[in-house]
Amino acid sequence: MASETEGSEAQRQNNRRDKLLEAAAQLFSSQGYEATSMRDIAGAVGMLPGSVYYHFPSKEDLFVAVHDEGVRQITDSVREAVKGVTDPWERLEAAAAGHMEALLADNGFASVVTPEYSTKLGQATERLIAQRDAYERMFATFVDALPLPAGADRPMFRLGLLGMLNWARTWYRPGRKTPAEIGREMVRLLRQGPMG
Amino acid sequence: MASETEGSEAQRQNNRRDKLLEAAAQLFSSQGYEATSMRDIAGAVGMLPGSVYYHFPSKEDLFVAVHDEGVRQITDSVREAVKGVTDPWERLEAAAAGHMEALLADNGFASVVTPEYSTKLGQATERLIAQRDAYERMFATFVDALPLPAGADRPMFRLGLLGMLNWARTWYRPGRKTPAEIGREMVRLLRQGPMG
DNA sequence: ACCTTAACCAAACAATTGTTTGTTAAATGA
DNA sequence: TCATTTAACAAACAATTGTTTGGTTAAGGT
Repeated sequence: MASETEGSEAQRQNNRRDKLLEAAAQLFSSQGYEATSMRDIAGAVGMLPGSVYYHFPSKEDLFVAVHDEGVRQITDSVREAVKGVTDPWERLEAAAAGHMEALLADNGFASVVTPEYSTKLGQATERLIAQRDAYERMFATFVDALPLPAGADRPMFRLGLLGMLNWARTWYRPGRKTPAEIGREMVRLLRQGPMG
Repeated sequence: MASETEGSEAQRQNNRRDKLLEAAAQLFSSQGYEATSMRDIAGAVGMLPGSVYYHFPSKEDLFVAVHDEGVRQITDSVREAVKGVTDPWERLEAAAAGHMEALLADNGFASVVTPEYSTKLGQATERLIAQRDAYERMFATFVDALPLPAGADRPMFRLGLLGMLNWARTWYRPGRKTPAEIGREMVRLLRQGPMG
């Protein structure tokens, strides 16, 4: 009849599972895949190690789930950022801003979306690569829309820009320039060259 | 000219130690720090796990030794590349080419020179960071020499360029463009902008 | 001939890893 | 009401980890 836990009855599902995902994202992004143990993750949500296996069949599957959510967040962030922007260069700036905002968000999901983790994972690697490729293909459409001269190497342009953006993970510290500002400035460096 | 050719005295020394360093560099760069065990390294040179500890007091010290050699190789490669080049933009192009040649060399030493490994190491982290900072400071001198407009953000320019170059580790595959070509093209993207 | 030391082997160590098993308490559904 | 599912605990599992210890071989100097 009347229970102490008032209010919630049917939303029981996926409650702790999401908490596990968040904790895993946080730990994976800050410590790396191998340095994060299942005990760390379980302890972060107040569970015992074995209990995690009710929600995820293996550590690798847990990481894949975090990675999936990370790709989703980045994609959504970029889609939202370019919405309504028509000028090709402005669109690329907006996309870079959205990319950086998702990448440097402190929830940690997007931070695991990087090839560094791929070597340590088994057969799931191909799936992760496929997910990132799909995202990069979307990013490539912004580059393809730019009014570049005939001989321009667009793939190289795209790889260069993504390098500028993704490498910011290694040196970014909160408090100075915002992630969005960094993204826009990087695009501007490529847009006009530094000579003005 | 780093090794001392002192005749018969020390010819026995450092023989297998260098082999260990090479094997460790190879394995660390291809599998990562944690995924590489002391047994892997020992086995690669035909030794038993415990024997490694005669040459290096710990796994962490072994990695630091590899990292030191990596920084040395990159620094030497860049110094050699810019030798005799006076024009600032040409110098930066040469430096980028030298940077990439060392970074993507297949010996693996320079490949471990990246902040990704830092989180997993203990107190040695600061030393590694200091070594990389010293290198980046040298790289900054090339950027400082460029004839940029007054308001140009040179630190951002440097971070952007290093991002373009270092990120190439994640997508570079032998057989297409050479590392040196990639380095030069990245600089040219920043030099004039893609509009020509 | 003796001693030292470099270089390594052989075998174990304690700790940590991802994972599995059996059990249990509460919620749900017929 | 009663069987079933959900979600977790408690405890162990086998494997791997970095590391230590003690012994062994061979070369070099004096």
